[in-house]
Amino acid sequence: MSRYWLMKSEPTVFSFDDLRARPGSTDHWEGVRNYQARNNMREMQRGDLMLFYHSNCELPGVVGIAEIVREAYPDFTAFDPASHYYDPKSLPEVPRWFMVDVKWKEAFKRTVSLREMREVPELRGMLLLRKGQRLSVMPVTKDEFEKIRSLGRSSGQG
DNA sequence: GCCAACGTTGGC
DNA sequence: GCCAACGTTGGC
Repeated sequence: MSRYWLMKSEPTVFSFDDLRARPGSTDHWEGVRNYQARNNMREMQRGDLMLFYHSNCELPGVVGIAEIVREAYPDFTAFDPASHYYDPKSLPEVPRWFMVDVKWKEAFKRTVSLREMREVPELRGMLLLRKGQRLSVMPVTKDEFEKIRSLGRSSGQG
């Protein structure tokens, strides 16, 4: 039984198009430095699907779908002093942070914006929409996933 | 750029 | 364990 997720990325740092352009349209999801987000990543299984969300940009929202193709393994950027994501408290013998590999799967016809999601009755319960919520990796229900995918596939409002 | 909301850190 | 100070997230 596969599960569904939402993962945020700032498009100026790593966009959905960037993922598509990677070899095999696959890349590792580095830099998660929040325990709850990390714990969510550790629950991911191969074949799970995720909504790719662009944050901190002109039109925050979901732009497409990717697939989890490798389950959680140590985030090696935490070991690298030259990395922006370096964390001296994460040791190779006792890694603190983890990453998964994701593969580009489907681009939406249009961005399903945060603003639009707030107006969709079926999405009222979404974790993403909770006040003050800022997790970068979170679960979504199958129904929420399907609803957002169908909005993204439609050519309706933006 | 502003700032609310949240998580982390560290003194006590 | 408390909690003030600080840093980060991310919408606007």
